[in-house]
Amino acid sequence: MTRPPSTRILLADDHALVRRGVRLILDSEPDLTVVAEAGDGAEALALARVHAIDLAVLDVAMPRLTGLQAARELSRRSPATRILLLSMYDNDQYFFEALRAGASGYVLKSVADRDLVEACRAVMREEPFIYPEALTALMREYLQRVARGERLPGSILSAREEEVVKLIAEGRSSQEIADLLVISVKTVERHRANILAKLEMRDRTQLTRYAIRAGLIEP
Amino acid sequence: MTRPPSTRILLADDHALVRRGVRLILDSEPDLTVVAEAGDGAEALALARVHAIDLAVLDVAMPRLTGLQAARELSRRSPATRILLLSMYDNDQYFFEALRAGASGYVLKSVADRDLVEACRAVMREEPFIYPEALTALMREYLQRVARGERLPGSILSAREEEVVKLIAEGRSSQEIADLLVISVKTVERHRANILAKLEMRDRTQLTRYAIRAGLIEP
DNA sequence: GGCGGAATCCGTGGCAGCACCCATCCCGGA
DNA sequence: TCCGGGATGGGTGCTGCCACGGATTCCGCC
Repeated sequence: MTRPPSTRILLADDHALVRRGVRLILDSEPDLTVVAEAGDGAEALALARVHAIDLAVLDVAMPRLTGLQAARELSRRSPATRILLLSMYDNDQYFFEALRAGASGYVLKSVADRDLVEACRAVMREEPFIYPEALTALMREYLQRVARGERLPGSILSAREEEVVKLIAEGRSSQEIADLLVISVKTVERHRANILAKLEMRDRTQLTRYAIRAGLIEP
Repeated sequence: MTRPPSTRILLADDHALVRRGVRLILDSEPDLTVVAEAGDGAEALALARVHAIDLAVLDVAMPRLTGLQAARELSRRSPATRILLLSMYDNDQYFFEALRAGASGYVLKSVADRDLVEACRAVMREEPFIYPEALTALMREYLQRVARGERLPGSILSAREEEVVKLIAEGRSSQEIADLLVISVKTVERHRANILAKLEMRDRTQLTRYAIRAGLIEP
């Protein structure tokens, strides 16, 4: 009998060493084949244009275009392509954002290699994959929020707010940001206040860590 | 003729997926064998105690004990063991700190898999390994500093200062830090000022990014 | 056509971050 | 022995962060 064709995978991560390792893991499975590698989100989109891709495995934090941004664009341009996001961080905020960005799965880099392979297969079977660690963490978080009567998924930042977060996390002052964006200092402060409220944070250091987790800037 | 025995490697990285990939890369070389894996610096030290290790490949940023801290301890306890530090970041500051911590090599995760293998071999031959990207960057930096008549290697933080950096980067206020360390707020501010001067930085957001790069905290 | 949300701007005010000056104590190395 | 550096504490003052109130415009959606 004929076996089903191997899943054609696009792999994107900004670290060549990690890319190579993950590729070895995936290629050792007969039903998974990495057909293209990208070092950032923009390159991933370009490669997705010229290659026939079944599945894109994208690191969340990449220069130029983050994995989340690339996922949004990719799912818009070719909805048939499945997307799996790789993340360093176990954070429900990003998990929900990943789903919103069109990803079918979200896998932590801290998990074992078997889980990644299983996630690829689950996503190709059109089953959403949730890694077990996230499942418990998400359920705990969900139950806590429901118990406190909060609306659950939490807030996402607008494009403008994301822009401001990026600049704040780069260490720019409000005045500098105002000059760069050609808006008033007060508006920058208003944005910052809204962002801090949305993310339930207190100051710029926490925003900096958020921006790094989200892949908006590099440490 | 008998071939030389394979190098016994301890591999430490907090991401199981990365660990697995790097292990595949190393194990595919006949002269390199990963005999133990650790998920953080403390576990790495414990494993180095019970295994016969020729070479430790340590990620710089790990929870509990960072790769730099583990390297310091490991080179003190068993100077014969070679140490190779893996880093996400191309930063001369960390490069020098790595050497000071007793490492024989410093490899970026952005480099190709061949370079890691070559670095392992070079280190085992007692040749210090410097990846080409760093070489040019370090030389450029070096020449700039010499041209400006500065003392070159730059400053390293004291243990106390490192402690303060960690708390600042976690988003604590000066008052909170003072309470935690049972010192005056003024002393915290004095430490912060010294740290900012040493690292040639401006504010807490940059310190936050520094702490993440150094593996003192997780994003 | 109203309604909500995003983006823009303004004022007031407190407190913290940060700069620059100062001092003391202790310890280890020249 | 003295010197230097680290850790500690203090004073003064400016600037910027951040909270709190308000406002307008525009746009898309029901």
